[in-house]
Amino acid sequence: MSIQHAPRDLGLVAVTGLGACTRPALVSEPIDESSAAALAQVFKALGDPVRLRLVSLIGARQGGEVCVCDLTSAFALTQPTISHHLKILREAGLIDSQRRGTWVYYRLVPAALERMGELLSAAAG
Amino acid sequence: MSIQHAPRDLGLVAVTGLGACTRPALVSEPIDESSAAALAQVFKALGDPVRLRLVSLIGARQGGEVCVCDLTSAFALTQPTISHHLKILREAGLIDSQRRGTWVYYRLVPAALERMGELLSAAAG
DNA sequence: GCTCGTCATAGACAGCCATCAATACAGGCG
DNA sequence: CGCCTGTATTGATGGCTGTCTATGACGAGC
Repeated sequence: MSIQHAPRDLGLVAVTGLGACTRPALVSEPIDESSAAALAQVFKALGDPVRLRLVSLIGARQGGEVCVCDLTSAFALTQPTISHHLKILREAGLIDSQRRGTWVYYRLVPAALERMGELLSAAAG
Repeated sequence: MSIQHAPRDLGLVAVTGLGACTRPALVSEPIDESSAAALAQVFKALGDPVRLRLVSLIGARQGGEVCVCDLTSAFALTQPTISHHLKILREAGLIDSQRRGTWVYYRLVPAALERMGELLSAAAG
């Protein structure tokens, strides 16, 4: 996963790890409570303007990697607050991090975003 | 990687695809605060297990319409609580309602779901 | 060793939110 | 009209959450 955080990303991996036909489709049939809770965690992570802008800043960056110092400087918030938001996104499986020397670099997890996107598109269809 | 951490191009990453699509793309360029707030409202609406199950129940229903009484009976929650969640989903533009006689019927707004789905899929690359 | 810079964590606190009970509103039916 | 049923709104409350300050952990370099 990332630096030395405990391996506890249940959100997406648990569900995506299943067979291709058992993915919760949100509207093909009513989802159960545990699936709803797992999916809600990811949407909740996206449900904050700061975190959305963080995702946007990371994804827009050429190379797909941004170090925390650049992210912090893009907001009128303290560094611990940004770190807190990054942790929530990371625990939702939407981003992950890698330390190189002094700096920590974050990047998106495309599979997670793609999966949520497909979920909504399928619900629309 | 340069020796010192220089203020790299934080805002210039954009403007590459000046195609016809002018919607906030989340990743083609960093989104501004107002777009982030608007999008966050929708994701926040989806970021609750009860509301996700409500969307699922409505979308899974044959005909695409569900009356509130059926939704209420699907949860161990009081009717005002369900009504509260429906209001949040409605204000996010994800569902809308129609009164027919005594009952109120809710249905999904596919365009809204599709738009959020495309947003995430595009961000996935 | 020590110090500095970068990032994460802990603790505190204010504001928000999910939930409930009580109440109000709206429509059908006597 | 009055009564009943189905929904929405109000007000209260406990828990969650976004933010801060203070501090700790890690790496680089003197």
